[in-house]
Amino acid sequence: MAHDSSKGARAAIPSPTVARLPVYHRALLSLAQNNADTVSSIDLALAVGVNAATLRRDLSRLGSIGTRGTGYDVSHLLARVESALALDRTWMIAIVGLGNLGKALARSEGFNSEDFRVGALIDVNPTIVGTRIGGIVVEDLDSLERVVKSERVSLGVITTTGAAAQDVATRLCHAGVGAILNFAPAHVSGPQGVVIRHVDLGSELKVLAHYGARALQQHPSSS
Amino acid sequence: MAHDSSKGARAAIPSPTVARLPVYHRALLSLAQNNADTVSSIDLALAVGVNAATLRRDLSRLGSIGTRGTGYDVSHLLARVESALALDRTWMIAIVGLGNLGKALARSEGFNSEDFRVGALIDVNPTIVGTRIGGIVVEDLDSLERVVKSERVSLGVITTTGAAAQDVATRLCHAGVGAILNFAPAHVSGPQGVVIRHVDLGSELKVLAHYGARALQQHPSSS
DNA sequence: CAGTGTGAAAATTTTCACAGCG
DNA sequence: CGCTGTGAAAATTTTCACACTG
Repeated sequence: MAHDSSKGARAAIPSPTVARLPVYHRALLSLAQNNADTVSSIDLALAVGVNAATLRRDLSRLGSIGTRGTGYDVSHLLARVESALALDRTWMIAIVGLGNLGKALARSEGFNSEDFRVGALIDVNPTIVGTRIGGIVVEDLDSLERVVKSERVSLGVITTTGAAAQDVATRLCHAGVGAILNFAPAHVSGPQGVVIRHVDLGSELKVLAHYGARALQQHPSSS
Repeated sequence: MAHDSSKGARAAIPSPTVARLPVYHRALLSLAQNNADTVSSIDLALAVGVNAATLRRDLSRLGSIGTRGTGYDVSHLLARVESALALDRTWMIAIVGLGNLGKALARSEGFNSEDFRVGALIDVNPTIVGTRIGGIVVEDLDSLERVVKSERVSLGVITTTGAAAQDVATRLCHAGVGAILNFAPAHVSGPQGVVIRHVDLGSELKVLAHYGARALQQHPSSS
């Protein structure tokens, strides 16, 4: 993980903290819906499966404002977390590669919410280009830059094969996206400045196998 | 992350290392296909985007056997990595929740390979129960334990709503799975011994927004 | 007095740098 | 000589524990 420039900006938030913020966000939304006014670090930590001290340290990075003796004001904290996650705008997303996963994401709630919206779908397969998925027309690869610009896309999602991934990433960066989520089974890199995150479901399964083997070694299934 | 029992077993592999093993695995497969006999830590590290010292340290945990002056024997190393990931058997998977994502995973290559195979599909929706996805009949929730046992499933994948996730996790653990991959937007826990990993695509998007905002702040898109 | 914010300690992970082997 | 394996240092992250505040 080498993306903490910490050059001009004010103190970057450590990446483990950034990774936990969405989890806090979710829990806070749920609390807000239950009309909770305040939460203590202990209760919130318990709900999300994190140590309370870690939670407090994380929140203090947001210039947090809890109340000693009481806890955190739910709606105030929610606002702070949303601000840290930059959820004060709607992010336009381009999905490149419309296989099983790409299609599923394009239709998913998370990608069609208040915070995120699919603005472009790209594929190389002529059979798919021109069709609509979730109301958006699939464009071909050469239209990538044009569509990214016209739809003001700033986040790219790669769900292509591993072989195509680097080329797509390069095009997305060139077109001006600010960050990329890569689901393709390949390491891709981009110019310094664009953050690229990797989520490889195949790898996740293999990690699971490693731990599963250890677990089953101790509790051999009763069959 | 609190799952390093390190009680009876021989030295557990640190979780950051476990998370990188699948990435090395992928790169090694590709090298093997290109008929490469050996790789140096530097070349392999470059290919996967990791520091060479980190890579060497990771491999040394596998009781690694590189050759000084030459590098690592590709096929030997591949075998070691596969052994550490427990890929010497076919893992049966149960997918619970067949919405967009669940269906996509059920049909994906990664879940229908030599290492992993879908053995059970479960959903609560009566419209879906009884249909086939990728040749497997979808069963209802009450059949979970029975099917997990009869199909010798040892890994569970949760792709339900957040609200249903904990109940499903509990049932999976009770049925005897060794590890769970949770895609539902909720924190779930299980008995000590079962490793539960969380992959939340919604959270990933929010993390991306955070970094995207920082990137765009410095390179405001030219439109 | 309940509960935050944070020094300081502990634990973990990464990285350097080099001895030593093939 | 080139490259691994690893002591030791550095960097990062987590956790404890408590002073302090509303």
